[in-house]
Amino acid sequence: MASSSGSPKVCFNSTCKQATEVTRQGWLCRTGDFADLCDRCASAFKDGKFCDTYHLNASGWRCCESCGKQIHCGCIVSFHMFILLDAGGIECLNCAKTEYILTPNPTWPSASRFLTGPAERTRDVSSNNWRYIAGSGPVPWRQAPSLFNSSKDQHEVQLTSYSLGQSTTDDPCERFVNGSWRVNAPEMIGDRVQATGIQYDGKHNLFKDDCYQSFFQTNATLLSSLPETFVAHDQKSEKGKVSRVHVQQFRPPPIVGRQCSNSNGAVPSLENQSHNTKVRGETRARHQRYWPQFTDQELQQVSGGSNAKITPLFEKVLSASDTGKIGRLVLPKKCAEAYLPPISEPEGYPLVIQDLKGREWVLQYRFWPNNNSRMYVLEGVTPCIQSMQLQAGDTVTFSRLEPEGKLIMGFRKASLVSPYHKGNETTNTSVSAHEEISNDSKSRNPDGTWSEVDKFSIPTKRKKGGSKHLKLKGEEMLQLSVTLEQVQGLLRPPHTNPPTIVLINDVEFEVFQEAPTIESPTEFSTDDARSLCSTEVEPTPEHLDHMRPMINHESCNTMKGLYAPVDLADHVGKAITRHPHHKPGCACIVCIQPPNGSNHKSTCTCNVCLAVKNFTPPPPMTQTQSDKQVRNSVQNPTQFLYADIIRYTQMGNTQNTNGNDDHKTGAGQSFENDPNRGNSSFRSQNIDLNIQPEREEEPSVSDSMGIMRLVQESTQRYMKLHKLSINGITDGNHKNHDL
DNA sequence: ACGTAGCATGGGC
DNA sequence: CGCCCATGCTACG
Repeated sequence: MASSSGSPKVCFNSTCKQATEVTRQGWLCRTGDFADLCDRCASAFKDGKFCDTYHLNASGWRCCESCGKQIHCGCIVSFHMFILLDAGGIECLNCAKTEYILTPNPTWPSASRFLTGPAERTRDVSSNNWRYIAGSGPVPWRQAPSLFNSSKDQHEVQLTSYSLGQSTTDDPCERFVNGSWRVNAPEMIGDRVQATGIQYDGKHNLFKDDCYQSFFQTNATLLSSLPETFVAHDQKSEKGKVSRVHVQQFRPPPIVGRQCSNSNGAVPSLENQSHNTKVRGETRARHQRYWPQFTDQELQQVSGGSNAKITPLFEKVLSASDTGKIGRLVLPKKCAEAYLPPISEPEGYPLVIQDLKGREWVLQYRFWPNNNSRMYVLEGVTPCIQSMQLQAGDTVTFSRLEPEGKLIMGFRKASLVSPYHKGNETTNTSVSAHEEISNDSKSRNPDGTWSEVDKFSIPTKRKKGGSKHLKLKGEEMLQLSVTLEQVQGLLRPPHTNPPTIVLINDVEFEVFQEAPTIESPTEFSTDDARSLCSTEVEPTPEHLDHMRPMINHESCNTMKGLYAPVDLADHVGKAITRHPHHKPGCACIVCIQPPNGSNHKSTCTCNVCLAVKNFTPPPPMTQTQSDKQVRNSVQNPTQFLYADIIRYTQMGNTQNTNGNDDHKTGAGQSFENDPNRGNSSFRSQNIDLNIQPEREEEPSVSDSMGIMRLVQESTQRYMKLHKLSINGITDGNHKNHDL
């Protein structure tokens, strides 16, 4: 638009309109081009006096809430000079800069990231589409419902929210073409600012390819003004003609506690965060449990050690049902609505989430209608949960990797929480031992010191009456509060006689000839940590913070002390490898393993090796299987149990099957009818390993734990499926082994 | 008979 | 008192 030569033009300034042969660049218009100004107007603009000169009598002048400076809020020229405060009013950018990680007003058009050149911009950007927002100045941001303070269902609110366009049709694409998207203002979450979301449609979030293209082209400048993480996700439909597209990410929260430095290197302090905040006491406290409480170490962990920018979104302490076999993780409603793409239909859609090891999991993100509201759930989380070795009481964290916008799911083991995290643990009825953790209500201050957390921040939700469970109290409760996992955590390998190393397909197992000892718990006395750390030194919270990533992922390749023999009457005189959860009659693969101490080689015919070798992957899922099955299955092949088992046991790697941890999937093939049985080489060529190539590291401690668990579960499952019994012991004896 | 999807219930905030 | 959400319940495949 701006040019320095050619035929005379009219100054873009409507109050000037002076003809000029030489134009100079003014402000960036929403079309992506710059306003052509005469020399005088351009100078005024350059000097920051444009509005003072030409808009003095116009409406829209307001004062910065901090410095009092007059800012014109009624035109596009000064649109980037201020931000709207959540509590009302505006703040000039200079003041705002000192308090927030921010970009100028999100609707301010900066350089397009979606279009490549001016010509393209000119061609594709429809002025018609901009008339709603560009005609007379700043978009009147709607004050979005507070994430943690809205008593109204956000879904309802969305439908009544400020819309840039009008929807005239029920067709999602037409809705889209008609510009039915909206921009929400940053929103306070307690004393934080919520993500600014762009929701292109309150009802529909799936668009055809052309609509998708159109969306990004038409709204290039608007989108380009959104920082970083507006990422589209694309999934080909079955027919391959229509791509179902949804916007995968929201804009990250401008401010999040413990956020990594932004591009400016600025890290907001909590003090600053609350500067413009009205703390909403009770409501804030009520939802505070979902606030991301990342430590710096965790952020590093999430970012994979790189300098990637991480935006913590929220976290949740896992409930028993979250970690149950149903594989449904209930998401906090407000968090789901604030940080995950909107869902219009209960079925939702697959959401790609990456774990800390870089594996991507496709989880079905959906909701259930519930009491005129919604319950948001992630389905198919079982393999993911299992791979992270999570149990009730542990915490999953959701964050976003910038600039890709990937959702990252991390975790925090309850047994390893620092005092900082302890103070924010959710007590859970199913893991009552965590009560002790919760009672330590300390929290780290921004300056690194520790202080008490207000009592509202410690959720103590528990089920009481109405439950058909046994009601216990006092001592009984205390006794039951020690879970099997904790018992396992108390077990130590015997001090004498080093274990015999048993190799099963190159995976080391330690077989102890003596019973384990029970020692007092330490921070490291969990199953994860015990195996790799010297317990000589009591770790400080800081140590724990430093250790956590290592403990959880990287450091140990063996399974030292994880499974110690149990001195049970029925095993007297036999040195049998059994897990600490062992009960008489347990037929799991660990317990039935002959402790011959010799290496299990490929020719070994012991029960363990046979079971592993004869493990048959389920057949590929056919097209005729319902979408629902696919949806509820684990869609990332890396998640499959059999794949893991086979990978761990290094039996080969070939064809793909649509892996599924659904037991039924594998039920079609019987052990007896397996044509591959006994033909290990053939089998190894045809079984699906579904191994993600990037995951080639040696099994970590948790991996090793996973091996045992996988082997056990698979064996049980296999026996169950095929009505097998070992030594006359059926799988039914194993029912209570919830390892 | 069993597993699961989806809804209902009710305690807690 | 309304909403959230953990979990119970059950129809269905």
